[in-house]
Amino acid sequence: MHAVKKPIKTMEDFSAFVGLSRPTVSKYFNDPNSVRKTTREIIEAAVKQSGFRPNIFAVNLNRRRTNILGLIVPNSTDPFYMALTRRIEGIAEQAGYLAFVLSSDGKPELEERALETFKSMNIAGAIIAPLGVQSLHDKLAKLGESIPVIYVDSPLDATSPFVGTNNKQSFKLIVDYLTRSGDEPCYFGMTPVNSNALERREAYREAMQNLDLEPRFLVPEAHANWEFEKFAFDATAQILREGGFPTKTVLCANDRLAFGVLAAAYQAGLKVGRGEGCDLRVAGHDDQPLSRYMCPPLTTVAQNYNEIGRLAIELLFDKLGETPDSKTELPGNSRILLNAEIKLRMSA
Amino acid sequence: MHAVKKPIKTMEDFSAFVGLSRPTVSKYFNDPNSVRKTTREIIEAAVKQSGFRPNIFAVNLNRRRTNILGLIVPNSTDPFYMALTRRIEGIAEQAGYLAFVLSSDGKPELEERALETFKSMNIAGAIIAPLGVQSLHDKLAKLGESIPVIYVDSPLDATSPFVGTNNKQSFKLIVDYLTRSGDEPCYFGMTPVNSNALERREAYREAMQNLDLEPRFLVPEAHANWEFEKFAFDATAQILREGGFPTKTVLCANDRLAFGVLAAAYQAGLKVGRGEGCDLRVAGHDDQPLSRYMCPPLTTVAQNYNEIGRLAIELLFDKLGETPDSKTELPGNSRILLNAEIKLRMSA
DNA sequence: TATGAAACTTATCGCGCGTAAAGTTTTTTA
DNA sequence: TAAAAAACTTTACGCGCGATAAGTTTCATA
Repeated sequence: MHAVKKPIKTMEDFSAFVGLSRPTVSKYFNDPNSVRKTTREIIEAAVKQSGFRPNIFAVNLNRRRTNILGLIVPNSTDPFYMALTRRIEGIAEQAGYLAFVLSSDGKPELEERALETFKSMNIAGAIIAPLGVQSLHDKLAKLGESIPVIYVDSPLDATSPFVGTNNKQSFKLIVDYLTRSGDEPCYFGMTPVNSNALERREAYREAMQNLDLEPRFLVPEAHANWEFEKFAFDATAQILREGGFPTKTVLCANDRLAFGVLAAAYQAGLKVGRGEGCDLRVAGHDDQPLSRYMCPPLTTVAQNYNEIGRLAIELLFDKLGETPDSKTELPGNSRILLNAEIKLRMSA
Repeated sequence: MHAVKKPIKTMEDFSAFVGLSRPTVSKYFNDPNSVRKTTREIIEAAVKQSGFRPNIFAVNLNRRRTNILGLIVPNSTDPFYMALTRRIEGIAEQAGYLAFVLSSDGKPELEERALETFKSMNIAGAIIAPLGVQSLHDKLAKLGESIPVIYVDSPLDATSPFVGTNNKQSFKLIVDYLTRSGDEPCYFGMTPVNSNALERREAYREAMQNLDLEPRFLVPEAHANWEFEKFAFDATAQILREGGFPTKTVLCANDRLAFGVLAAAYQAGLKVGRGEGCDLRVAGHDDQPLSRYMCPPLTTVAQNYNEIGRLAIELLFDKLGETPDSKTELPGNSRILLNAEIKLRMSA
């Protein structure tokens, strides 16, 4: 007759297996440094051997604060948001948090539902890229009163904590470059999916006026719509049918629009680039992963999503009272605007 | 003195607010159809008014089966996987489940960690796009013994439930087309990130042999690596330096490779397309959202991710004992191979 | 209107863990 | 080596809800 080792399901089982009391083991899981070094090593060895992990529901049921962070992105198939998400998830996990990602998919109902889901999870804090719909402003603001909320990509309002790109700086950069290296750019705006649409438009206007140039806006009919490529492709096809762009240079509010412009120009037989025989220059904004593989490679401005993610979660931890290892000095206020970097490639 | 309405935090509070007993309210949340119609309407009105949602941790702590589904994708910035994810999330939510998405990001450690996270959540079932690393086969198989697991995109082994594209059919389709409409295609293989790499390669070989043609494989050095565009770009640049492709037609194992090939060909001054003056034809596989906006638009084979997602979760619900409204007949076995649809565009 | 079934109520337990209090052992410090 | 401090153990409670049993009301059907 051989001993049948019973499976370790609960922390009770596990503590018996380790040879320590459950409260001690519990303390370890909440903060490994709260137990003696020798104890810690014993537990860690046992964890490795048994594969035990505390039940996440039980852990979070009776906690002052859960170890769940909420993340809301406006579009789950956009590589920019997903890269940002990945970055944040990684840092959160290292700090012992679990990041729960939900997408509003451009729909206010889904954004609201995500908020409710987070409420039912009693999340410790949230990082949100908001749609910027007026109807949800109140609910988001209310959430921000009960738990720390950091906004990314586009701000909720003028006072809430925010980390994002300095559109004024980035558009000045690209407008200056385009003007210096050729003719002045006209502006292909985003569909009004969030506050960036307006902000970037104004940033372009300001950059042009600084150069004493008249801003030129292309004005395709636009409703909120995340299919940027299709929108830009269709609008460009129409523009080209109706006599073409007002200048030889098109500055797009984001790269995905530029993809659509490039495709439509190609199919119209136009050569895009800054060389001699070229008909059109096209520039974007964001530096999507695929931008460098466009034909021609897209000249754009790179948003630093690694830094946006890092600073957003650092700001969140700061408000949660976590002290990160790195003693990075956070800016005094809670509105961080990062500078963008120009990526000179072949399209403009 | 006016009445201060106390906040509704627990189901106890809520049931008092509604004027019903807690067990009845609990029954409602577990299955709205288990209570009388009038009762249901009363509760629904109260939910709407108060915004109450049961605490997700308490709900899942003491349940036979949680209402959490686990999803593992191998890459969180690939639009194909994210579109699949979105589809599955949507259906899961409608059925009252919460889909928790984790990405293995191409790393076996992360896949294993995701498995452990799911274990600690006691998930009801899982849908997994596996990396196909041998070392994890056992752990995945073991998970499959305790809860229903459906594999998508690439199968775990020959017996586990799987929903994906029929590579033999899809490659026959594209190889036949390419051969018929021009010269025979050589094959640009995927980096060996999962079993699709080998399977697609064999599907190409078989399709070529059916036509009595000699398969031609390009053999760039390849380690597992999800940066398909960069890999293909670099490899193509080298191939072009060394004399070019063996045939005028390149069939890529997936679209993202084709993006890299297109970019490298463009930068080498080659004209891609099926017209008279063209130097090269390029075709892909998958039909990524951006494929139609390439220059030229990419000829490819469309994976039906909507159907893959729908069938995967239907299969999962079936094993969970859920009876979906649609009385769709599921195939007798648990290995579903979907046919792909050819997308004729300008690149080949 | 009677009669059983269906739907409700009340009462109670326990899921697995965090947390606190009080007592005991081990380690540090003087 | 003694005293103080730190780390542990034991005991107990409760988080919010699912689940069940036993009793009560409401409903459907004849």
